[in-house]
Amino acid sequence: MREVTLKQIAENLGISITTVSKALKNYSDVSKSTKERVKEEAKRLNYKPNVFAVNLRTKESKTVGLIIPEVVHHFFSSVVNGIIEQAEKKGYLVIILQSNESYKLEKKQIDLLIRKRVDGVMMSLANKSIDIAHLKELQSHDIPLVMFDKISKMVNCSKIIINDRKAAYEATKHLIDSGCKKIAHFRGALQPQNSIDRFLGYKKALEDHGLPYDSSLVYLCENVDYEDGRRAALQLLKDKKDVDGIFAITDMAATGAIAVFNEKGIKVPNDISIMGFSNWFLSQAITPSLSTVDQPGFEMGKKSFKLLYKEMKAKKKGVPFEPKTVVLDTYVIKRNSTK
Amino acid sequence: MREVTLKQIAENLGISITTVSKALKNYSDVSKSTKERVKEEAKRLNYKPNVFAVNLRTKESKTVGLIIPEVVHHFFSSVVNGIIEQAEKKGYLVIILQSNESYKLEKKQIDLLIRKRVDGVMMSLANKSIDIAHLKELQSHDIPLVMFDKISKMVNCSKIIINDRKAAYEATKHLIDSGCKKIAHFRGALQPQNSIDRFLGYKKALEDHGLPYDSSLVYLCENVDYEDGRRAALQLLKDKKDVDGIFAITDMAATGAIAVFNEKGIKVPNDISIMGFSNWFLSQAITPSLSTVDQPGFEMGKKSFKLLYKEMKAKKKGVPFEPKTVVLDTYVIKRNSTK
DNA sequence: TTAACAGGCGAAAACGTTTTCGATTTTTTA
DNA sequence: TAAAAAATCGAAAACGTTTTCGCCTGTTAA
Repeated sequence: MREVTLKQIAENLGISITTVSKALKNYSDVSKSTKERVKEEAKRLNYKPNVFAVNLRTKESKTVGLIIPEVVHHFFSSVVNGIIEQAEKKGYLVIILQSNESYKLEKKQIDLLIRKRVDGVMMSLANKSIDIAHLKELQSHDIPLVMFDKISKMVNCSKIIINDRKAAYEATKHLIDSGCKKIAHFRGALQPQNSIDRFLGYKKALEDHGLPYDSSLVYLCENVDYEDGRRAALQLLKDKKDVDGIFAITDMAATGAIAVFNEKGIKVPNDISIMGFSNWFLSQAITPSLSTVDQPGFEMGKKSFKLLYKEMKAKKKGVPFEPKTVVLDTYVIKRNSTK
Repeated sequence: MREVTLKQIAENLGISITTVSKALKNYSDVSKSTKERVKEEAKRLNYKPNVFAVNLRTKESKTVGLIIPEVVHHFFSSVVNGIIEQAEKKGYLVIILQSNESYKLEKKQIDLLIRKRVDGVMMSLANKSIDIAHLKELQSHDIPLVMFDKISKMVNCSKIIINDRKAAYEATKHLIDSGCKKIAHFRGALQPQNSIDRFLGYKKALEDHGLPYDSSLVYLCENVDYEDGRRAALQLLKDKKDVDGIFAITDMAATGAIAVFNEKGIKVPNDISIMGFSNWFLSQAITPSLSTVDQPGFEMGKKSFKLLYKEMKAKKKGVPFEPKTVVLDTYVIKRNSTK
């Protein structure tokens, strides 16, 4: 059984390949009757265009690339979900690559996507990516780019982000409003803009509400994970700072802290309140359930593709496209780890 | 700036396209000196082969498809991770699609992959997929297929699975060994082989150890999630069956149950022991930490691609390939939710 | 001296589609 | 009835690569 081609259909019907092609695409210079005959025959033979040939001819692959630090992560997999869903609606497929938070790998992945001639790329920057030469390379190949969550201000492209600073401010404010007087912060690594902004939001909230900022109350959680949260909480207990509230940079770190306090018999939120960040659904499963800030991953993915799609369409039509930056809303979710 | 092609290089060097192509691929009928000249020029111009043309000519895309029920799921995203890592090593890209547990969508996704002419497909079946016509369609197009985790016995292809029945048996045995006398089971939906096998393992373990099987101790968790676990636990309390152990089909259902018991002041594991399944890392973050069965997602992904790769290679060479079934090891992880 | 052979190269076909442009036929208009 | 216009079709080029096959030159064997 050979593959069905336009030629096949043309021969069966005694007409030219050209006409068959045009009939299937509803060109106006094909008569109604031949269109019908062609479509019928195509259906009968279960004809499917050879994408390889179409790609070559049209110079587009109807495929987009996605680079994220890691797939196994609730936030990013939510983004992936949003992207895939939206892309599918528009007839695009998504190729997913991981950077594993490494600059070198990220560069390699971009190179791969260029070689594969994807029609567009979406990405969230690796923590260690400070240089952006590889992104310029992408743009020099005229491939539309959308960045989300972890972006670079140095690159002129569309961006989908949240206002980390504001979100952190509100999270901290929630702790203050609920009566906390001495609030610690479990912060993330030093480079990523994300982690800097959340720190700044925390600091600003303290200052705006008459609480002194004390750098010894800021604990570093390099990997922002459960283990880091545990470590920081244990250190905090050892330091005996009489802290009555913690704003942790991620739900995972917050969860580690809660686990430690549960073990030590320290009551959350009566002895100490804890605020997370992201609202991955672990948050409601732990005891006590975790107050947090909702970070709309799915929405971010959807929006990312939508913007990319607009830019790809504009490029195809040859009309200029002005990169946009979209800031998505976040909001505090109050659960049982805060009063 | 135009794209660099073989033609470009050929003209620069005053030789034919044929020779350039052959030089780059180290054909033996090209002299050493021209090979060097060609390679140098290619490097100088930063030549990258046009994959569209290569695809068309070679009839392969160096791309594989992956269909899973949902991305936002710790187990599946681990699998994805394993697959991507392995595929990359062999120079393949991965297109990920979701079935959302729907047969109709699954069928559509497969159709998409056929149209895209991927070189191979890996998939885990949707719960509601009972018919396998769409898989036959795949095979009729001569596209290698590997199934993992949720497979169909009706399809003749390579498979990577765990022994759910044995794993469930051992999980239940662990409860028995730790002193439980009356053990309930939170089971999954009725169709999937997975959920059937785990149920059977549970039942067999009871019987082998002199405990009576009581169908009223089996609670249905259709979606095997946190909410289902909560619901089942509440029902179980209402039923007052004096159960002292639960084997839940997933960690999420187990977590829901633990949350309920925590709220009601029922001590885990002193009043009741709980055993989960999968070992997603929530397990160690909750209080008490959850005993469970490790299900090696990453390993499963790696192995899946490796097998697919073997089959694709065999197909290319025209040698016959005998589908293999690989059963991965699982083991019980003892934590604090069991004695 | 001729025949056989090897090394090095290129012409050309092929993969299957899209699209331009001109040719032919039919219909409409003057 | 002739000219203009519209409707319908197809030849051919193009996309960029891979690979078969034959050609030419020079060397080796008989």
